[in-house]
Amino acid sequence: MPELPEVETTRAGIAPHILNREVESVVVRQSRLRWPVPAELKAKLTGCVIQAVQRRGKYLLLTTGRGTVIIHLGMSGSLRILGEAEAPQKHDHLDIVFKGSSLLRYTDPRRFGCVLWTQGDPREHRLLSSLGPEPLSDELDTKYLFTKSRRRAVPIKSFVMDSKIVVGVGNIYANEALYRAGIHPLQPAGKVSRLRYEKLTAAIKDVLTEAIAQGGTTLRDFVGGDGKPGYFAQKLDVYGRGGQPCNHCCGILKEVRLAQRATVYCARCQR
DNA sequence: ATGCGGACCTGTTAGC
DNA sequence: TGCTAACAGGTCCGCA
Repeated sequence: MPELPEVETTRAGIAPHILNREVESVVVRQSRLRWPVPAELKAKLTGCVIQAVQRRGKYLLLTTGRGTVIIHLGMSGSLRILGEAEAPQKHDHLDIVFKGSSLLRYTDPRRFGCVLWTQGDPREHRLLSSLGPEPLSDELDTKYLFTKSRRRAVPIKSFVMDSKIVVGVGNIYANEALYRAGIHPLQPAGKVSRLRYEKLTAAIKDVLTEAIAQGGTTLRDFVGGDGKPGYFAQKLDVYGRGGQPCNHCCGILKEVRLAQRATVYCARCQR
């Protein structure tokens, strides 16, 4: 479910409620997520104060004086703040309960996400250590993408979705960014010109920035940390619009399957 | 090093 | 109306 804007929306939504709060207890109802919730999490985290709520790619990092909680929402995960414990539903796998009885609840029907604990620098954790730059940072620029793409035969859509190249560009925004940049998603990454990488770089930054401003893209029942849905879905040009007319040329948008992911584009506007 | 396909899960929707 | 199959926002891992 969540792409970077959703994760950022979640981060911003939960941060004010948990910053500088002390963990009173941790309740794990289902430890079998993508990776098991570590048995030591409860003992390590209890008594800690949340000192920072950060994001790296689509990973959320809750920093304490003793270590860091690493959370990924996978395809269907979400986090909510509750004022007090409510009866947990079927997929409410974990609660971090704070002094004063408010809590952070992790929900994830498909269990593709994870909740992990690491000591030391989380950036050196195996899941984070080889991630590419943040798309909204200056590290992601035309030169970087162009250089990295040389001699790469993979379709450019797969290339920009590769977290080793750049983090946070998931299926929805890859489709949207390529459309805005006028680049055909199946184009081999290494064959795309520098000028077109310039357009793509700008498109990635624009689409993500706009989506964050809108509170993410609501699909099905995603809600941010404050429980409010995002509104970006209405602004999508191609994702979920296969067979419908292109917003620029009115040609029919094509939909194909690339690496098992829905890929939508306009054959006239994207070359 | 690169690229590909499978794997992890459940819920919803499309199609017969 | 009911059953089944396909598909869904991610991404890691192992193999060629």
